[in-house]
Amino acid sequence: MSVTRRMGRNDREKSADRREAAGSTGDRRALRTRTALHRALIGLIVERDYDEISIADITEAADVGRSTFYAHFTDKDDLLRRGLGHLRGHLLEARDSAGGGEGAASRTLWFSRFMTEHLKEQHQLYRALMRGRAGPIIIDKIKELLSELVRTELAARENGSGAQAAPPEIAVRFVVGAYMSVVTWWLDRGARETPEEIDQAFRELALGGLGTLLRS
Amino acid sequence: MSVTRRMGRNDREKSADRREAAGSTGDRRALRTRTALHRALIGLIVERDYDEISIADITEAADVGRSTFYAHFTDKDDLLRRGLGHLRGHLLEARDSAGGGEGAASRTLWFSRFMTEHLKEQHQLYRALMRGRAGPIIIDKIKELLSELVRTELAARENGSGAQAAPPEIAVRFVVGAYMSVVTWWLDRGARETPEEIDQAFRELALGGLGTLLRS
Amino acid sequence: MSVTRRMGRNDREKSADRREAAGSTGDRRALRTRTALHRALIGLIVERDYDEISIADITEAADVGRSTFYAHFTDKDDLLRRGLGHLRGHLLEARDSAGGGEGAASRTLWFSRFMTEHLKEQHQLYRALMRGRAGPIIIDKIKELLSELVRTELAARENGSGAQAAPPEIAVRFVVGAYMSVVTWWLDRGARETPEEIDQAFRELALGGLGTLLRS
Amino acid sequence: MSVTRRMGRNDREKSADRREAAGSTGDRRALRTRTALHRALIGLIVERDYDEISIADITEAADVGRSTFYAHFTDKDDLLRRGLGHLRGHLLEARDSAGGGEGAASRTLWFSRFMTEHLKEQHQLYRALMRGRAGPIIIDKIKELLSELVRTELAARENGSGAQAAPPEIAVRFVVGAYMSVVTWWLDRGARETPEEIDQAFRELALGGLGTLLRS
DNA sequence: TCCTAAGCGAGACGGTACGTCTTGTCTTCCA
DNA sequence: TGGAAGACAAGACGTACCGTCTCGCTTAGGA
Repeated sequence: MSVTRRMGRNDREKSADRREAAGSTGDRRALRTRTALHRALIGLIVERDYDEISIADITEAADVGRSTFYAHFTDKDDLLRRGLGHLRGHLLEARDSAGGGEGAASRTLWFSRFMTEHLKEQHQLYRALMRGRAGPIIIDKIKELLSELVRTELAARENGSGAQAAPPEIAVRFVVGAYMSVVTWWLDRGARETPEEIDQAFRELALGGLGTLLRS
Repeated sequence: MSVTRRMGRNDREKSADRREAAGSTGDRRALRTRTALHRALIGLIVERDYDEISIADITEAADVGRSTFYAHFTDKDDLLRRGLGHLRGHLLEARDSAGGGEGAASRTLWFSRFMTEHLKEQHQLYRALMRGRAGPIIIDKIKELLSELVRTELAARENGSGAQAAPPEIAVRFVVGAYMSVVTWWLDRGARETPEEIDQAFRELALGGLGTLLRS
Repeated sequence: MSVTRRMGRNDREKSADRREAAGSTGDRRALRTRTALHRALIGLIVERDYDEISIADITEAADVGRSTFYAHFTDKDDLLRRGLGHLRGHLLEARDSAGGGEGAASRTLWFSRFMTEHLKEQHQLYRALMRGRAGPIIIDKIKELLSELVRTELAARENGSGAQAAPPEIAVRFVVGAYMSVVTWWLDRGARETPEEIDQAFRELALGGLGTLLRS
Repeated sequence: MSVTRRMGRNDREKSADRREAAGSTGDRRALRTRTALHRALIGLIVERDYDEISIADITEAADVGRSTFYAHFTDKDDLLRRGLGHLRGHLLEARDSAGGGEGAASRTLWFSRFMTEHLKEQHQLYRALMRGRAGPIIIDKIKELLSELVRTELAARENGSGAQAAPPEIAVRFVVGAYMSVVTWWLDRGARETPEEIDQAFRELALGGLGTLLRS
């Protein structure tokens, strides 16, 4: 339909390559520019909805020429997603700094504890990020990261008890989906409960199921 | 300079009213037009991504003037969401027609069974709908419908067994989030498993938790 | 509902400024674009009525994006009027190149001669320009230019002969209105008379009045 | 270009005929409707510019259905022009009621006197009418009416004095153009002078020419 | 030290979608 | 049967944004 929008697959690849190359060589200046753009974006997302933000808004906030934007990123989504690369670092850091007392990291579904606390600390930020059209992108990213943790954990803990009804990936999906559903609800309502309450409720349901809640 | 007069706040309100009124009164012609637009939209969503579809595309597919679109809907999202009103009907119908054998509807988390089967039957359609930017809107709608069912069921089955750790809404969020997470994964991969397998795995995890899967 | 944000009064001012500034600074490219648009417009006016010409028609003919149009002009009228800036140049040039023989420019109402000849030469063009809704705009512009000439001339020639019944501006208006009325009639009928005939008839009436034509 | 706008000549004729027929049969109701529309239009013209008035505005002001408009007139211009039919009546009436003292109607260019007075009386109305895009239409109509008077008068008064430089139509055009030019200027500035002053200045220039104003 | 290449700001431009407005037609329903 | 009501197709309008491009400026890093 749109001529502008729809580059052939190949053309897009090529320019992505160029951009990627620029990304890896990484002059000091280029790096500064990219960082400024990332910062500008999250700054703006906090105060208004993701898709009410134009690229011009971002470049203006970053004090950068609009054409410069296109020298580094293909897209607003591209900018967002690449900025999310740091997320993994933040999360692992949160995990490590959250020195759990007794047994800590050995607890099942350990991620729930430090993640919930992390979300609480930054809840203004995360609430903004998850609002609007940016939400799905960010939630997907977080899901991806958590899935990795859960997958590893489940693989490690798997008991050899024989007949395993479901493929493990279902359990991973189940757990992560349930967790995100609970915490987005929690954040949306203003994070009224403490992280501990959320963590505990989640873990109870995840480990013990609904069974105990129900009659007969 | 410009002859065009922008509408004041009040005028704008009024025409929104008219739109709404038109929506409810529903002349024969108007209804036909709206239906054509809904159909056109889902037709297009199947074949290409939601936000690569312009309003002109929709009206052209529906064989309707572009301005007519704006006489009925404010937005592409509006069109989508209002079209989703029918969803509830479809789902309830699916529930009722899925006459379960023994005890059927009395089974816990009964929704999982007929919903999964319904998704399987229409999986081409649902996969398309959940892809792209339309996904969140549709998933939210489905979550909303399922939450209603689950909330009712949990309220009915709640055992009086005393200390209830979490507010019931958490359990609702948990279950529905877990379910949608599992089935979107399933559909995305092409719905390789049978609905029964998915249903069983989900119900097992939901009712019994991960506990049994794990060592110690 | 609508994401689009209408500009406030101030922003609007600013972009008008930018337009104006662009108009005066005149990059090479911008100038080329503007010229192309002017040319396209008069090209189209010749072949069809002014207000059956859409802006899209103009930009297409000028091989220019429609939005580019709005970067330079606010309006179709704006384009036309600003294009008419050149008119003054053309007219003065016509005046100078029309080297009148004896005494030439010292003749009273000298403008009538070279103007009429100029109209005759370009009569196809002027006839088209004066037709339809563009007419008044163009005629007003020409009147303005001629008024200037006449005003100067009358001021210079004014005899001090005492009691002057009418403000001189009435005389200016009278002369210019009469002239334009005569020549538009002449052009509309296909410019059948020679410019000399028209010039002479006009000058006779203007200088001597109807008196001599009439009985008693 | 536009399919809607550009009916073939024949189609337009046909529907004009139908409309015309309706016009001549002239039911009582139909006549009332037409009158209401005329009134509504001039009412609106007084308060805002002709082409900022939409047909919907007119029909609303006339308390008439929009489709009814098209049953009587093809166009906004059509409505205006046909409403101007009354103008002739008004003018002749103004002429007759202006019983001039001595010699009255036998004075040369008699129209100037009563017309100028008439304009003065209704100058708010005429100023509004002549503003904007409606101006040319109305001015043309008035010119047409005045031309008729002048043409008759000149034919009657023509002295047989032989060599007549210009075709009489030029004189008609000259006089009427000059007159309208003077009075539009006068009205535009707020009709500051008395009608007598304007009349006298005009008649002096028209009958005696500029000659006497100028040196040598 | 120069100078040459890259990063960059500025902004013109083509393209396209948007949401609004108006026009003229047509159909239905009412008095 | 004439008119009111209003749905509709068509399409222009002015705005916003996008992605591309070209032009110079500046600012290193290498000759």
